[in-house]
This record gives sequence, structure tokens and C-alpha cells, in this order.
Amino acid sequence: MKIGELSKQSGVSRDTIRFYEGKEMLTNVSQPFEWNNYKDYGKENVKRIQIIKYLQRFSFKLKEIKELFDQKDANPDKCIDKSEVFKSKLKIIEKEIKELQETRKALLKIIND
Amino acid sequence: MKIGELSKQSGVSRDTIRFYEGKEMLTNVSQPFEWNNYKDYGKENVKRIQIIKYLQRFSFKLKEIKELFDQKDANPDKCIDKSEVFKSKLKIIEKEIKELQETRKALLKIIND
DNA sequence: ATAAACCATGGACTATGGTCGATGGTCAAA
DNA sequence: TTTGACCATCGACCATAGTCCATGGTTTAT
Repeated sequence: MKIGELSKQSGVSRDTIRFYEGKEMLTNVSQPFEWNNYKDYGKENVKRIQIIKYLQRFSFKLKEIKELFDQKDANPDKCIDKSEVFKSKLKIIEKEIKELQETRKALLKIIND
Repeated sequence: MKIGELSKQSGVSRDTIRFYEGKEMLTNVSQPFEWNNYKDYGKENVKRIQIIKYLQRFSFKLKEIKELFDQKDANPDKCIDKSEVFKSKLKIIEKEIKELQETRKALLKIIND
């Protein structure tokens, strides 16, 4: 499918798709026509982009998401231990929460003094 | 005092001082010499920079800190209601904590499914 | 006199996740 | 055929808080 179609189906802008493409996060992107330079994006990319959006909700960086995709692409049969991935992300989130709570405490102390 | 001295007394690098200066967060900066272009930084800037560092610990942005300085500079006698400033910052922090806790919950749910 | 240490300016670079515009080529419908 | 919608690339820009480099002038100490 062309970029406009992928944009519609995935819900992200053309620019964003090109941005992901530049980061090499998409798959099966080809330029199949000799008479123009239009690209064809494999339909798997709809799902890829959904996964990106999903993981971003858990504060995964694009770089991390790309690494997961790369692992999967290099070794399609090997199952990624999602639990581990999420657990390490959980730890980071919990650390951030702790830090913010420290800040909160300090602020409360100032306000109540 | 010259920038090197201010750097020593405030504990931030020359570059950082110039960065703050570019943001117009410093005061009484002059070029008093005719024979060179060295600048003179008023000694109040030591305190300014300490305040910047202090407020940054509570996740104040430089822009916000500058606004506080600007208020004070425009109206030196009027007392800034610090309590209000910190309270509104507290609310933002608490909102961030809440959001992270939501993310944490969602992550836990995924991990435990 | 010469080297080291200091000063100034300006611009590039870091990470993050895009967005926007310019330019130019192509495709589809009226 | 011409207009509008689509496609491509490239580069600039946003916020954030600096850091680092190049270039060139000055001051201080030896």
C-alpha cells in the first residue's frame, strides 16, 4: 500500500511514517515501480505502527521499540520474553515515581514551613 | 567580577553562565572596559545561580525561573507569593505521579496476565 | 618575549518525537 | 488539459538544558 493508505489505516501522519521509516522501524518497504519513485509499504506495517503506539503508552522509546523489532526480525521464531521487557520498564517507571515523590515531599516541606 | 570568578563562586561552568546570560536570567552584566570586551558580572548573580539550582531541584524550568526573576526585577518591593508558586508546582508534580502510577498499573496488569 | 590562562562570539551538537515547508514529480478526475 | 490530490527528498524547526569547538583577542606569570 502507498503511504497515504498506511497513514489512514494506522492513524499516524505521513510525516510520522516517514520519520519511522528513517529510523528503520518499518518493514517491507519497496519501490516497485520503474516509472515513478512511489513506495510500497507492506501491510504488516499497520500492525507495527499499532505496536509502536501501544508501547509508547508505557513510555518505551522509539529506540527500544526498534530494538525489539530488530530482534524479532533477526530471529522470527524465537519468542521475545515480553514479561522481562515489561518488568524492566516497570522498574524504571517505579524509580521515576519514587523520585517524583521525593520532590513532592520536599515541596510539601517548603510549603508547610 | 569576571566570568571565571562567578563560575567558581557559583559552581556552574562558564558555558552555563553564558547560557543563562543568553536567556537574560542574570542581572547587572556590563562591559565596563574600553580596551577589551571583558564583561563584569554583579555579585548578585552568585545568589541568582544558587536560586536557579535550588528551583531546578523542584523541576522548575529555566523559563519559569526567569519569569520569577523578571517579576522581582520589575517590582522589587512587591513580595512574590512563594507559597502559591510552590503549590502550583506541587500540583503538576502530583499529576505526573498519578500518570506514572496509571502506567505502572497497566504494566503490572500486562505482566501478571 | 612567550606561553598559559583567561575572555568573547557564534554555531554545532546531544536526546526525543515528531511537524512543517520547499521543491519537484505523478496520478486521477473533470 | 488542467487542477487537485498524492508522492518523494531534504532540511529546518519546536522544547529542554546545557556542552563543546573554533577563532581570535587579552592578561598574567615566568
